[in-house]
Amino acid sequence: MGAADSDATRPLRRDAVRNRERVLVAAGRLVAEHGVDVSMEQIAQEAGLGIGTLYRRFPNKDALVDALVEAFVEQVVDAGRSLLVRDEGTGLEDFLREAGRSLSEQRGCLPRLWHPSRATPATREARVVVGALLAQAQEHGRVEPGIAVGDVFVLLWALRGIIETTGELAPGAWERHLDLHLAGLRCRPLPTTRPPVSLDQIAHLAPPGA
Amino acid sequence: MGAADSDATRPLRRDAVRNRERVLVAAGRLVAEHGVDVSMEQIAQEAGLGIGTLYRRFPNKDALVDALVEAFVEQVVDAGRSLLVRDEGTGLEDFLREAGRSLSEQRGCLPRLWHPSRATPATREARVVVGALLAQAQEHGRVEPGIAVGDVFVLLWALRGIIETTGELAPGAWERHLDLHLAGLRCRPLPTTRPPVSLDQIAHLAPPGA
DNA sequence: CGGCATACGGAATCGCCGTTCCGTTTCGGC
DNA sequence: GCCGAAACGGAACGGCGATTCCGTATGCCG
Repeated sequence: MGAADSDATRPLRRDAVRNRERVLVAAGRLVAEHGVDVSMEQIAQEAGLGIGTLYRRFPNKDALVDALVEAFVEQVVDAGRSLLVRDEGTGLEDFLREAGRSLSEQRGCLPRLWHPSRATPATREARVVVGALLAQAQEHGRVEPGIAVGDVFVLLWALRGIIETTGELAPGAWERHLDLHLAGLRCRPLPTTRPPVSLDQIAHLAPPGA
Repeated sequence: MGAADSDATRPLRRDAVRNRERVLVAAGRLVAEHGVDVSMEQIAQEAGLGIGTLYRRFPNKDALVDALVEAFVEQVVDAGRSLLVRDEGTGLEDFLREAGRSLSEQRGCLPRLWHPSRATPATREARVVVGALLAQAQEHGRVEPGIAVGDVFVLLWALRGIIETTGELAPGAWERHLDLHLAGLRCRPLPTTRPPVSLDQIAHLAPPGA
């Protein structure tokens, strides 16, 4: 079968690698600032490239945005992982603050952030890291045992909603909400009887309007 | 000035009134289900009318969506007002649950909900009603005195974010978040030092990407 | 240096959607 | 029932943006 290696990923030419990077940087900047509705032409211009070049690296606009989102999630997850090694019990809170800050800077990505058509590697990894951070917080008595990983994800989605709404008009709003909510997570007994979102549910978030 | 009454709103013909209502109903249904990106043609079809008729009642699509959003906000505010008269202290919590339920049903409107180009009458009224509900809750000792109207709005935006993300996959997620958060609002001393969002900031929410 | 696969640019294509226009139909007062 | 104003339907227009295509330029290997 000589065709076996026809889809093997051949190394890109040096200029192609450089340009791919330029596209991602340009798209990242524009999307963060103006949202996902920036046109491919704007991105190409920002990158100093032709439109055709964008399409040589990414089959379509969706793929480009997906790449941006994936990179963003990876960055946040990495931040969380590095907080994990300290094992101080405050890792979860620090992570949430860090994530909030990142969300604020990537406002344009937000509508796409938790709407992947299916779970990506970074999303899966996020569940693991958050679970570990939560476990540490609970061991140190900073969070009630009844709190689940799903609750932390829901909190992230809440922060996203706040940041999306307040934009730069009230940049500190999300952090006050976080402070208040963290207090709720410490309450004993657990102030709710409703079950948390399950890991499975987290994994199956569907795109809107589908 | 014979032109003085040239812009007086003349009563609509009976069929025009009926059709205007049909448009709003159809648009409401489609937007709730599929989001604001439904085309005018789809709305016209759902309403059983021609496109031209839509444009006779609403100057453009934005105006139509604005009318939907305004109606939605009014409905929620009315619900809040009716909780106010009981003066039981639980009005605020009941209002938040009611609002969450309404948000869940109007998922498609959400991206536009708190992005009016400028404050509408309903939005202004919302501030008043929420303020009164909060005051009652505080008098009854169900919410700490340090909590402000802005905190309640931020909580609503948080719920919106959760509902937008979870959709019908985890319909109860927002309510658990609310339970946990309400516990935080009761904590003494106030678990944060950050200032709440001000009324003025609430009034000046700007459209995204502007 | 030569040859070619790979990459690039950007004009042209294509489809979609908001909006406009105008001939036809319907309402409502007389 | 008759008439003019108001309303209706839906084809046609215009713009925008994603995507494609192909002639040209460039890195890479021998």
